[in-house]
Amino acid sequence: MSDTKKVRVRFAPSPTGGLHLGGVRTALFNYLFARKHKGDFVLRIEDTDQNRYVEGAEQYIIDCLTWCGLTPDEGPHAGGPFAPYRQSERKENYRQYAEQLVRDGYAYYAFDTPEELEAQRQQTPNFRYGHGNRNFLRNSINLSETEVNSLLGQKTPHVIRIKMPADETLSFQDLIRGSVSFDTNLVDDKVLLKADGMPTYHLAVVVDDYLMKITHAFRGEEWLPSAPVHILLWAYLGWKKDMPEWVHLPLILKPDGNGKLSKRDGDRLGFPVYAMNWKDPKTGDLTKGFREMGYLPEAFVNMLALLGWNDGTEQEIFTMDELIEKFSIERVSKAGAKFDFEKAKWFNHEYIKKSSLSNLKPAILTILNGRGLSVPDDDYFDKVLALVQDRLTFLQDFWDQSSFFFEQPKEYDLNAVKPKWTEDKTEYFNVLISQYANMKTWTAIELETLFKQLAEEKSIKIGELMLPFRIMLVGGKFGPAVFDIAALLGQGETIKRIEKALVEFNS
RNA sequence: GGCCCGUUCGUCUAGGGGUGAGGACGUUAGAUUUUCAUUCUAGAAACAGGGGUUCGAUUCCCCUACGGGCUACCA
Repeated sequence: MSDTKKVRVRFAPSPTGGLHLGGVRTALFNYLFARKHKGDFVLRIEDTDQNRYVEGAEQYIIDCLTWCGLTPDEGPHAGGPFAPYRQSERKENYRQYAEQLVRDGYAYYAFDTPEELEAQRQQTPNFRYGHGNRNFLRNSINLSETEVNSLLGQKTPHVIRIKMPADETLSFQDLIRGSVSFDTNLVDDKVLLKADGMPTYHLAVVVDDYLMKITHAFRGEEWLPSAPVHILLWAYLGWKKDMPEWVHLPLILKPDGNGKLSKRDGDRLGFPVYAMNWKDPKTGDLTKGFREMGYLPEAFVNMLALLGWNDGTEQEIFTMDELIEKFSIERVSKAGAKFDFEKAKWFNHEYIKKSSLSNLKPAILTILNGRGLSVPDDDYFDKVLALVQDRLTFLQDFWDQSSFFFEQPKEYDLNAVKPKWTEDKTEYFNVLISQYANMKTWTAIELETLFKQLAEEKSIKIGELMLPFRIMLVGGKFGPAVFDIAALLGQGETIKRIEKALVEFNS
């Protein structure tokens, strides 16, 4: 790569379903790298497989990127100088390059049907379409020119395959892995252009990376084995000097056991794998996403960035700007990382704790509305949120932590009260009600002072009164400081709850 | 099976020829919170194995083991 070239990177997902953690991380690394080097971040939709195309997946991908703050500079939604950005709309481009390769002797027509090839695979243990057997199969290397022309003339279904050279060692530099080598004898003659005229990934990625002037090609490690095909293509098409730097990212693995993290693991282990909720348009199945689970996008992005990358210090919480400033490919690790949901939760908790109310409110109100709970967006709501903010791991936890601020407890943890409940305590609370009723100002400090004075007068241990009081107001053994709760609840409501609970406790 | 990539606490990782192998999550214990969470303190916890190279290897090299990926007219 020449140093003067403007950095251009692309995120190139297939619109086949929900956007996976690993996909978002690939997009993130692309984005960070582009921003750091003042380059362009391109979204390209790789929809060359018509069988796997899923309606709505493209828009979903764009929505996910937007939620994460990874907005592409160019793409099907935004346009750009290299439009179109959907490979299906670039179909006409690819055939000419495939034909060029055939003319130059780097590729050939193959007329074998999928059934024939399947039969070959059954017969031959390690069947590989390549230099060892391409001379015995139905293709333009083997067949005479007139035969080929006649087959082509009759529009016989065919593909175009790359002709892998024999006995060569192909080496290339990967920015994460260093030098990687392959024996060309062991790589098959991959299909470049399918019978339907669509390119395979192999052709499309090379052609489009070239046409779109991509300088750094980030992708998952699962692509490493097909890299030799792509490198050869860059050379065969005469574009070698424009070939991007390769960056094969480590995979994100299952937390338990082995293998790549998949949607199923999330269902099985109870955590999201997709960035946002994804509803399969065919089956109607809904797969949970991080957003709907109550993740803050900043936390999600930070967590993803640290999965396979660090800045070499002990810092773990980064703003997007810091990530952009500090990101470097050299510090991406080589090995795959098992996804740890506990750590992912920790990131979110940290972000919620340090978030401003205004950042939290809209998302929480949306969640509450979604559950059919109407909570007014007012000063009272702000105060409740401020009181419970530190206790939320997910935005979703808000209602569990604060419902008692909005409605009376439906149930009381009587087991925590009854064993130690006595006549004098009923009396204590009756007196407390009258004293609280006479208070002119209603603050946590005054409430507490009065509460303790009375306890002393009645010679009851304060500890034996605090818990029942809490349960009167909250229903259970949890929540913020009890006098803060009472203060916020207000005079009338607090007294009402004591009265109501007293009935329950004594029944 | 073949090929490629990888391997530091349970997990994410730092480090790097001579270190008490550091941090974070989780976990354990304690303090605070007269609840719970937060917070604080302390603890347990790792260089896959074997050969080299070297005065000295967790660090460099080789082998083995293990893990992962790929092996489609899917990406």
